[in-house]
Amino acid sequence: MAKDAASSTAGRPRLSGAPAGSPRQEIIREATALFVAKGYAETTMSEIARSAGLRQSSLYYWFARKEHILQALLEENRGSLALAAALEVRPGPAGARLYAVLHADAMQLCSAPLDFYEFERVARSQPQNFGAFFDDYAALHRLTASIVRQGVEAGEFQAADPEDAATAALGLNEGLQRHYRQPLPGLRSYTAEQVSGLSADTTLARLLVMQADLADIRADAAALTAAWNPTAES
Amino acid sequence: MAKDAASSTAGRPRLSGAPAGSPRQEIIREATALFVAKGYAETTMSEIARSAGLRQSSLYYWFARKEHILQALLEENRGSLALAAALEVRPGPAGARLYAVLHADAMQLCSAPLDFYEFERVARSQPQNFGAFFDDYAALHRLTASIVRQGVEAGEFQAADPEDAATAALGLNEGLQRHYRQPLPGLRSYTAEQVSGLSADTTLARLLVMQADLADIRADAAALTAAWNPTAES
DNA sequence: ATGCCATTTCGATAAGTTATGGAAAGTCTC
DNA sequence: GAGACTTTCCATAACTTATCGAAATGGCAT
Repeated sequence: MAKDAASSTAGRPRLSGAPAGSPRQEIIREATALFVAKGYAETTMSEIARSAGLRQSSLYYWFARKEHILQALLEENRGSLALAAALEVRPGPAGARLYAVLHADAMQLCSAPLDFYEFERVARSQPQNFGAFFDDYAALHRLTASIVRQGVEAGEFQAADPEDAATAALGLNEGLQRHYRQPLPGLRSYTAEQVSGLSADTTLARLLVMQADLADIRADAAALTAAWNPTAES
Repeated sequence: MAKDAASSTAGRPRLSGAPAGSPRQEIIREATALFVAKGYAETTMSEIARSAGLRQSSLYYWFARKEHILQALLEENRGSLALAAALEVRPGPAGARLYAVLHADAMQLCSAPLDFYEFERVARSQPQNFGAFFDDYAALHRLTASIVRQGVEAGEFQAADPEDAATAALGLNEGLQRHYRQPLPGLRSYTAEQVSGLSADTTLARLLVMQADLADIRADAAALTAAWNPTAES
């Protein structure tokens, strides 16, 4: 039951050559590529097996269900939550901190291997395995609302319900990541950076008392993110 | 090849009683109920057949593919586009017109039998059958952007790129309908009316030069919608 | 009446999906 | 070498969408 040896030589050999590295990581790598290309539901276990160099049924030795591959994939992607936690308690204007959090979250949604809604769909069907997904989302929402509240209380933001504002801000991120991932025919298509900027700009423009501050806030947010990023693990 | 008789008596009789009305409509009705309850992907043709009172394979006489049921379902739901077309050319302040369009679109997304993203997913896999879906979306986007442009040119809205603003506004609608449909654990849950208000409020708050006008705009938008609604077919 | 045709349904079945169980084929330890 | 452990394979169950041809009815022309 070890199941994570780097390149163990034990066990029945594969018909098609030995695995390059850790079979588990290899499977996740190949599955991710396929998910990105075709989406989760449209990718079959047979295809993943073929890409990873083993038989379909052998996959079930490493992942008892297809959802478990997605789960493993999700656990490698936790970024914007840590930034939000760091910025929520940081002193200084709320505007730049909120902008940084929203922008980072949107960037992460865009660059994640899977559509947010595909994650959510699977998470909802496997609540016992994906509790962390919902916990993370609730935490991000709480931190976002907290920053909004700080801004309102400081008079920096207009009067607004912090929870509603956070819901709208995150909902906008989610709605717009879709437009980045799957541009609708007939509409302008966006880069991840453009989508993230549009989303954060829109939310801040709605909240700020002094609209003219937006340009400065963008720069400050970039500085905050940059200052935090290099020491991502500490 | 008629295939839409009200309650035709021809053909081999069913094992379980005769159909109540038009078989096609009956199938759509039962399928809709199942889609609402379980989602499109999780509903099988066998279940639809059982609900509609015929065998699984008989379904394929009325709908050659599962997607065609969804397509038929979609064609019965076209509301907010007509309102947008009517309001785009109407004189008067842009704020109330934009609010009315966004609110009506959000309400429609919330009350539609299926999640917007499920529609989109299927539409993307069957572009030849769902061209109307993308056409409608592009039209709604164009009309929304046009109203925004009118507001900007009249000095009623802040300077903003109309296309970006429309993308953000519709993206927010889509992101928030999800929160109505599938409330995330740990977060406040919303009614359709609350979600629609939150979305339209947010977009207008971001665009308006005079924030204080928002309350009046809400009332004016409701009046516009009410004035237009009773004559929905003319 | 009788025969023929269009309409609608059914049963059988193909091809593909996720998932399970047991046998097989190696390495590792003693 | 014997036995245990690990990993892979094959066979197959149960379920999915979709196709095909046969069967069962009503209506229409003769």
